[in-house]
Amino acid sequence: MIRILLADDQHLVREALAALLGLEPGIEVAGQVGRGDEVAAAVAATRPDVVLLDIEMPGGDGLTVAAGLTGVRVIILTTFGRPGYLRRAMDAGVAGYVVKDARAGELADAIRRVHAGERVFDRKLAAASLSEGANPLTGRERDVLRAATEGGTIADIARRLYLSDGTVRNYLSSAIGKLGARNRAEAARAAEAKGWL
Amino acid sequence: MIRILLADDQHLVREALAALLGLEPGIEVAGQVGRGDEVAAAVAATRPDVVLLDIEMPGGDGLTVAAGLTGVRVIILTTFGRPGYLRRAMDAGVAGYVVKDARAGELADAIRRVHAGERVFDRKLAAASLSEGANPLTGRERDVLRAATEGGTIADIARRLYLSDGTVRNYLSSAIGKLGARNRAEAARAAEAKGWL
DNA sequence: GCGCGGACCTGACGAATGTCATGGGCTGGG
DNA sequence: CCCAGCCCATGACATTCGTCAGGTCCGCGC
Repeated sequence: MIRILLADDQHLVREALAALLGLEPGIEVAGQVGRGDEVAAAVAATRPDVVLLDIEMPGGDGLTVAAGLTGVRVIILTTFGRPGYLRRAMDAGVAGYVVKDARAGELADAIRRVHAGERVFDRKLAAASLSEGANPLTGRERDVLRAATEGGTIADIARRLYLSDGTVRNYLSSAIGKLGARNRAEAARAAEAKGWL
Repeated sequence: MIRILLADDQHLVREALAALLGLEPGIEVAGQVGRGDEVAAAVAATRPDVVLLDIEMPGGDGLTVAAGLTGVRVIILTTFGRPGYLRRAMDAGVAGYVVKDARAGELADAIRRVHAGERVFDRKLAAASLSEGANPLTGRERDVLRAATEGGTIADIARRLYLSDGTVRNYLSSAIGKLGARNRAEAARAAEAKGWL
């Protein structure tokens, strides 16, 4: 019996996945949590074989949580097929990455293979990740761009990050250039789409 | 037996929901589709009692699809708890609105009540919808803001909508004012968060 | 220890954006 | 019929943005 811990912030989706996996022979759902910061405790309490982690959750995103887990095999299960996320997931040492529009059989298959010691990554994403190369943004450019998506003015961003206006303008300009965009809105969208945010 | 048609673009979520609802006594999943433009045909083919519609799908969003359906009772089942969506859903004549982080029991309950002729709407959203009032944006302001989220310049938006630059600037300015924002990025975010887009 | 790249800053300049005043046409309600 | 509200437009204006050219620190690898 493979014991699963489910982490997803949407209650209904979580229960639905539990119902789905419950139908699979040899797989058993040992626990469920709805927040990133509850995962570690739940792992300690239920000792699952495999953790299914969503990325976007309150209380810490799945990629960060995954990096902190030891002694369990982790599969990222998310809506977002962003190449950058896959890369970050691999860096975090996860054993699998499945997108939410995979078929039910694929998920079960991934769980069994991961439990058997294999690593399982979405094919399309893996290809996209290779063809696109690494994130071209520097750390600071990422910070500024992230703050820019919030919608504030340059002065707001500067205050939030304790930088001067001119510096913020420069980082934005550089990020815009690297991403082939024409303004920050476009740059932010492009970076987000690739999971570089 | 209440017969359900499921419409959701994420395969895994769809199958998971089907598994979940399959466990409920008196409820049966009669069919599944993954695109908005396949719903009408599937309704004709499977004659369900209740349709569960996601909002964001390829091939036409759930709210538009719902407005075109007759002879079935529709429940919107979505991630997005945006007051404006609820209002539009009611205008489209749907019988229920459930968010994806409801409990499994709530969904089954909503299905049974809707099938019995009641209308079931998420309480929190209904309250938010009342307290926030109606969408203050005019049709054109919405169009322009929507185009602005794409990230282009004013000239781009003007070309896409066959308007003059000045007109676009005016609509944006007016939308920014109505939404209490300080630039279009902020305005776009605000409008999107409320489902006014 | 020298070079390199990243973080941080300044100042200046043109282009894009947001605001305002103003006006015309069109539609639906009183 | 007249008014209110939306749609579309013009032009002028101040502000904000995006770009560019510089410059100072610091850590790292060779």
